[in-house]
This record gives sequence, C-alpha cells and structure tokens, in this order.
Amino acid sequence: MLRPDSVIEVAVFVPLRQTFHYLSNPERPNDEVVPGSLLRVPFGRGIRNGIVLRVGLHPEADRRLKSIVELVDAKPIINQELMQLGLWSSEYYHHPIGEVLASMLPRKLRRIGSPERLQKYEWVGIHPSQGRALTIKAPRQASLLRLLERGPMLIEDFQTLTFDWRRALRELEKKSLVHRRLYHPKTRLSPTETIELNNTQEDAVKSITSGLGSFRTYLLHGVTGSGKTEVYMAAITDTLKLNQTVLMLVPEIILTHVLVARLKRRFGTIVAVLHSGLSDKDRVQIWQQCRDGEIGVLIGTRSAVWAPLQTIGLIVVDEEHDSSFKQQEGFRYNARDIAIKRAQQLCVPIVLGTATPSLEAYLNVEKNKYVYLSLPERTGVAKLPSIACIDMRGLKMTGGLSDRLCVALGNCLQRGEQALLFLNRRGFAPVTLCHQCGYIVTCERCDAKLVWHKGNRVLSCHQCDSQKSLQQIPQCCPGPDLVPIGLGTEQVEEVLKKIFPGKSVVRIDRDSMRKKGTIEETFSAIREGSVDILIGTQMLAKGHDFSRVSLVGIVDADSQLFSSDFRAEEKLAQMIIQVAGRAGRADIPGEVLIQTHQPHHPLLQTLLVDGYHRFAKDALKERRAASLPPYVSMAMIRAEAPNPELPLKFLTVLIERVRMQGMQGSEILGPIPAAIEKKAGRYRAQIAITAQSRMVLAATVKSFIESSSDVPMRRKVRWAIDVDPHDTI
DNA sequence: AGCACGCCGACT
DNA sequence: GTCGGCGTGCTC
Repeated sequence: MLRPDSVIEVAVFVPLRQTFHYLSNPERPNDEVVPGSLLRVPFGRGIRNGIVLRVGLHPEADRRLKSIVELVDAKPIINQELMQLGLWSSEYYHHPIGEVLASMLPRKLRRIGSPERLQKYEWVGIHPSQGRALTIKAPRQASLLRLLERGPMLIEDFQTLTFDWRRALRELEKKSLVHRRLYHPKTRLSPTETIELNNTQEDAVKSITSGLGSFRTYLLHGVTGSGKTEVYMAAITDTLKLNQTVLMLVPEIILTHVLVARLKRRFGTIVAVLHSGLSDKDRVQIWQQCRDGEIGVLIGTRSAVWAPLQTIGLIVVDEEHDSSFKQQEGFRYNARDIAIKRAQQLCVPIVLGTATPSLEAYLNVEKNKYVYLSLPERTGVAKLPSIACIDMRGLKMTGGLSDRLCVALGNCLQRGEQALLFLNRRGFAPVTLCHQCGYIVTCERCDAKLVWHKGNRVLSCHQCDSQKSLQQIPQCCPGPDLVPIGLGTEQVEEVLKKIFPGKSVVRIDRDSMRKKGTIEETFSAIREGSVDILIGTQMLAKGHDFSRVSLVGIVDADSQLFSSDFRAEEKLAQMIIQVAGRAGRADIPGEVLIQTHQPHHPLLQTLLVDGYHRFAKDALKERRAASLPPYVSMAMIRAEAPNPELPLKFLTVLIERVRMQGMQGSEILGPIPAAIEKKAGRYRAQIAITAQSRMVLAATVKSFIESSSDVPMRRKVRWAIDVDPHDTI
C-alpha cells in the first residue's frame, strides 16, 4: 500500500535509459498504485504515460518530486508475470524499459489520454435458456434477434444500425430473450473435427503432453505435409482439458485463415487471432479478453507474445525459423526467443515447429537443451517430391526459363495439374539501362537501381519505395532510350502467358496483392483449380497448402548464393525446402526444378543429395570454424545519419573508448558501412560484437552505451543496438 | 525523443 | 535591432 510520503518509480514511455520518480495524487489517496499500473505523469512541460515499476521508496530529501496526474486503470495493466518478462527483455536487448513496456501494450492503450478510459466491452447475446425467439412480432426486436442468432455482438457495433436499437434491446432484455454481459465463450471440442494421428505424431503428442506443467523446449521438425498442425491441435486439446490456455505464434503470412478456421471449428469461440490487419479497437478488445480469461487459444504474429493471456499451459511457435519473428526496428526483439523465456518463467512446455529448423534450434538439440521430435514422413499417400537442378550454363533461355523447365511445365499442365514458379524479385526487370549511353538508372536517395515496373508504368526503388515515371528520370544523354534489363516476376508472368496461351497465369507478389481482399480471392481460385500456373515471390513460399500443385520451379537460385551475410545460405536452404514443400501434396507426386548457373555449389549439392539435415550439420561446422552464431553471441551497433561521414566517425569514436576500457573476451568488428550504405537519404554503418558468453557480450554492449553518453556527435546520428541480429550486412 | 535556452549570422 | 540556425542540457 502507498504511504502518503512514499515515492513511485515510473518507467515513462520515452526512449531514455533511466526511470523517474513521483508522488501519488494527493486528491486520490485511495488509488491503488502498484507495480504494473498505467499512469499519466507530468514530464517536461507536458504529460506522458508510464508504468509503475516500484512503490514505497523513501523520498530523497534534496529533490522536490511532482505528483502523478492520474492512475488510468484500477487494475495493473501489466501483470507480475509480464512485468518480469519486460524487465528481462529490456536487459537482454539493452532497450530502454519505458519503450519496452510501452511496446508490450496495444497502441491504443499505450497512448491513452485523459478523456479516454479503459472501457469494458459489453456483449449482447441470446439468452441460453430461451425458446420463444420466433414469437416476437415487433419488427425491430425481431431483426435484432436475427442479428444475434449469428452470434453475440458488441454493444458498440449496434451503432451502425439505423433504427432505435436501444429501445428494442431494452424490450428484449425485459423478456429475458437476450442478455448483456462480459462474454464468456465456451470451449467446444467438436466431434466432427477429430484428429487422427499416425504413430510418429502420436509419439510427438505424448512427449509434449507428458511435459505439461514443466518448462521444456521441443523442436518439432516435420517435413511439409507431415501433419504438424494435428500435433499442435492434440497438444492444445490436452492443455485446454487441464483448464489452461495456449499461446500460439505464427509468422506474418497471408493465409493464417486456414489454420485459424480449423482451430475455431474444433475449439469454438475461445480461439482469437491477432494479426496485422486488425484495427486498434479490435486489438484492445482481444487484449482485454485475454486478461479477463475469455480466450483459450490465442493465435498471433510477433507482438502476440506479449498478450496478457491468463493461466498459459502451452506455447507453440509455428515456423520457428521464420525471420518475421524478429522486429527490425525500434525495440528489436525476437518473439520466438521471448516466447521461450516466457515458457521458462511460467514453467510450461514450448513447441517450436518447422520443416527447416534454424541453426540455433539444431545446436540446442545437439546440446540437449531442446527435445527433438521428428515427423519424417508426409501423412496419407503423399510422397516427398523429387528435387533436381537444371544446369543453366550455356542453355537457351526464353524469358529466363530453360527449355527443360518449359517442357516440364507443359507436361504438368497437360495432366491438368498446377505449377508454381518462384522468383524472389518483383517488378518487370531489376535494372533500367539507357541503350544509347549505358547509364543505369539509380535512386537518388538510395544506393539502389530502380526496378522497371511495367504494370503501373513506373520505375520503383525497392529500398525506399519511391516511384518515378520514365519522364521524371533526369536526362542522361541527348537521345535517351531506357530499356529493362534482367528478370522479375511481372516479366515471367508475361512470358508464361505467351508460351501457354489459354492457360490461366496468376502472379502473386506484393504488387499484385496490394488491394485487400485480392489475396483471399486469388487463393480460393487457386484451390478451386481455375488457375494453372502461379508465379510469385517469397509470399508463395510460406505454408500454403496447394493440393493440386505438382511442379515447382525455382527460376533463379543464384542471386542469393553469394551474399556477404553469414545467414544468407541458411535462409536460401530454408527457402528452397519451403518452396519445394509446395509440390506434390495429396495424391499427386511432386517435382522440383531449380535453375542455376552454379549446379556444383556445395550448398545445392548437400541440400539436394543429402537433405536439409545434412546441410544444417555442415553449416553449423562452418559457423563454428568462423566463430559465428550460434556458437558465439552477437550484437550489432547500427548508426545512421544524413551526413555520409558521421555514422562511421561516431562508431569509430565509440570503439576507441570501449577499447580503452579493455573489454576482455569479446571481438569488436568494424565500423563497416552497410551493404546498401545509403537508404532513403541516410547513410548507415555498423559495428559487430561477438563473444563466447552472453555475460561478456552484455558487458561490452553496456560499455558502448556508457561511452556514447558524452560523445557530442550522438545527437546527429540515430543509433541502435541489435542483439542477435538477423541481417549483419 | 521533445523541448527550451542560448549564442551567432542575415535580414525586415 | 529581430528572426532563426542548431549545439546543449534536461525531463522526477
């Protein structure tokens, strides 16, 4: 309890590595200000929000403290468990606590202002014990009832109705036909949605559920189509039976729908989803439902790891290897790793599922930190596809496609099956060249070539998203003649339409899917079979179930084969296996063809001859030899500024200062300019720090932070710390 | 981060 | 004489 003279320590929502102290509101002595409470406090000359860290410290005599403005909600907005997780994250990622705690809340809560309050969402539903609904004659009441028959509604959503719903609702309430309440949905284990498990699935489920109630990390390595979802569902069922909830993280993919629909069919209305398409209002609602124990299974992308779900019994991270779990700006956390920490704090099992485990996960299995569960075979009759390289050296190409691929395409279409081509380069052509003078059109704000987009007739920079028409390009010579060079998805689409007239070709990339709703339409068209050939980018690679696809072509594997980023090979291997996984599900055997000018490249050889497992083992050996993650811990210091020299200068000064302190046991590399040094008008550079131990790494990073405090340049550069970085270049 | 204060150059 | 550039310090 708050004594009148005691002090409240607050993590104010500002990017500062310090906390601030306040006194309680003298006019509201009974407010229960406890750790985790959301406050509004005077800060500078304005008012900011913040979270209470501690209460009851003794006031310092020499300092006059201000009083808080107000307590926003009577209940602490961050519970003890999440507070612990937030403190750990702030420490681990070296990110200011105020920003960490703020990013754990939905945007709307984080920015809550004076007139707003945490409102309680009231639901209206048909009274369970009523049977007289059809006898209602009053038209307004009847139409309300008809609406509610589809399911309970939020009272606010009645606002859209044009008639006087308040009176109609009051009447219905009087008759006990409907009732208002905090909605507590029921679990429903649908018997129509039974789970049939084969032996390996059964073993995996047994292993996981036997571990309920204690912390353990499981790596569920299942090839595409091996039925990981069934394993999740069985484990979720067992967890719900114990009256516990499940947190399930999924990557940012377009079609979570299929998974969610399935979970809803089986588990009923206790299933909720958090994804990027939701409004702020929806997010707050789900957040509150989690906190109030109304959600049993929460499925969500990265930020869902912070959901205030109660009595969690199991955490699942699907597609564990996926890089969308890593936040790439601001507070750069990795939701997969936070999820593991959360499971550890809660003493519950966590399942990491994937067809292509990250090297981190592999190493942890080797060290016996994770339990390895394998689903090596596809369920049902589906067989793994055959994978082969097409040696492109010297071959004739038609719009980037070899004859062999074209023949395979033709055969596939003739059998009435679908084909999928993959090219990780959107637009018509990646380079725009002046045929007269040889000038290559570049972006003014970035170190990047402009990409020719034929569809909307612009040149676009894929770094900063700026667009220019051909007329807007500064004249390079007296008679400029700009032509597209190289291959993008738009062009492959065009070529395919030419080679296979009368066949339906659909392109799937960020450009073609820009309008919302298109994605769903396109994917249902694909499933119905009205599409013959799909050409797309990365978007196509991730976990979609196209049961009629029997041929997958990787148009160009080379571009990612020689990247300076040490994770590039791992990512390429994962991509190839993931894309290959799209081929030959159901009863159609699959074929995968990879076009390359480097058919003897060790990565392709290992992957195709010996499989992903062997690739991972080899890649780990290389990482060990090169002292790279996961054998060492790594952090990056990144700096950027409009001035080309400042980031490098700033980082050089930091390194000098840190070296003077003599950090033992850590390697400091750099500063080095970023691979694409200029982006959106800002120049970028970085330092890589590696260390054998987490402790040493943390100490070195701390030393960098301290060193920065009195470097005058720091105000002109934006700089950030990235722990366990995903891209190092 | 955001904001005020303060000190120098070029303008009504 | 004032407007405004940004370097510096501070936020309980």
